[in-house]
Amino acid sequence: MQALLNHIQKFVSLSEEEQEILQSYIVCQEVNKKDYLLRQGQVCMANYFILKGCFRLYYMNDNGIEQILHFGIDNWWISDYDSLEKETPSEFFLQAVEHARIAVLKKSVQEELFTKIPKMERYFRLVFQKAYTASQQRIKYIYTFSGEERYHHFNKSFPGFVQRIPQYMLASYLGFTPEFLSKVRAKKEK
Amino acid sequence: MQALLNHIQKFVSLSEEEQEILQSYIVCQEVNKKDYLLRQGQVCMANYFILKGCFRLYYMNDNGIEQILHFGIDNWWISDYDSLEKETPSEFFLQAVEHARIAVLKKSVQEELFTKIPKMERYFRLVFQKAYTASQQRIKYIYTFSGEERYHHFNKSFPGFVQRIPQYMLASYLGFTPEFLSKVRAKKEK
DNA sequence: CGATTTTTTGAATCATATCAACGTACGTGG
DNA sequence: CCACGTACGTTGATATGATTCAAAAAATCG
Repeated sequence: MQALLNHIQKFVSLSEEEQEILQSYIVCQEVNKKDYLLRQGQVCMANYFILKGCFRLYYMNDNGIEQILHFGIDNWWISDYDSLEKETPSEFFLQAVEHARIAVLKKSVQEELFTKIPKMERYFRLVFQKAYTASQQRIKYIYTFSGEERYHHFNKSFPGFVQRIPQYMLASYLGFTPEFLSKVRAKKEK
Repeated sequence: MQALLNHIQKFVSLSEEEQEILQSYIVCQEVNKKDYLLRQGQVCMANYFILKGCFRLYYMNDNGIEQILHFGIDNWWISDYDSLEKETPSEFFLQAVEHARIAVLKKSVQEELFTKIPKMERYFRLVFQKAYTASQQRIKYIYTFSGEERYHHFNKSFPGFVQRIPQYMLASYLGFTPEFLSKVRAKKEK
């Protein structure tokens, strides 16, 4: 919970009172490895802040293969914002890759929170702005670099993260096959 | 200008008075084909709403090739939000693909506008939320479909748009070479 | 420990890139 | 309004990065 307050205060400042109001709208929760916060076909009901742990957002492509759109780690919000906003069935799965702790902001109380603390609207504006630019950067990397280069770049950008997840998930996130990643790593050894 | 007010009112409602305040913060402007709103190395100074026309946001990759990250058309905001937020030099070019009319929200007055009309914070939260989900969808298409499929999908999604831009720009946006696009189109004829 | 999941390896194959040459269109100055 | 030059589009031959499939090896889990 403190991690969330710290994160918010990086963008806007909250009074003691506001912090307490905020806490009354947020529920913290443990999530076991492989548990789902959302499954394809369900309507997404909340926005999740990852206090600790790692999640993956993925979908099934037409060949029945799991395709990971992105990971969420400590101090990131994660959700299917399209399903959340429009209250339509999601195309995605949102699953814990490792045991995690999250703060849950339910859709049903979100508007009330914004009314009581309008600053939160600003906070989320900045969060989405950042998420959007990160997503654009990602497209840039996909178009600019080869698979091999993307792997090395990812390793440099998130040192140690590779050890937290199975290789086939990283391959999926980077947009190539597990076999290809295996060959890239074999090459590196030499 | 009216197009912008209409767009805003799709997300939040503004009183007559607020509309007038807003208009005092916005400058409308004509932009000629091939003119730049932003060049690589410059600090981005404003957020632009496209009233009419088409822009492209692109960068130079390491081989000196223009890589288009995305297009902006009527009723979209476009800018380099990373440069705008952090006031750092941009890596991107933002250029009019056809003659355009835009509404300019300068960075220097943006905060004052948000103070006077806090609803605008909410408006932009929703705009960025939408932009973020669109960007995620784009990554999904890139990973799921082949180049050929992406071309056909784009054509279906934005009928008529293909005619507005040179083919090499579309190829760049879709992430392959102009030669490849030419071959895909030749195949379709049969 | 055995059972399942994940990773590795190699060979064949496929989608797309690259390069070079040629054809077409288009806008700019005379 | 025509002619020219430059920008854009096409085509074919060859090259390459990445996939597919199958099978074996290694790691992980109950």
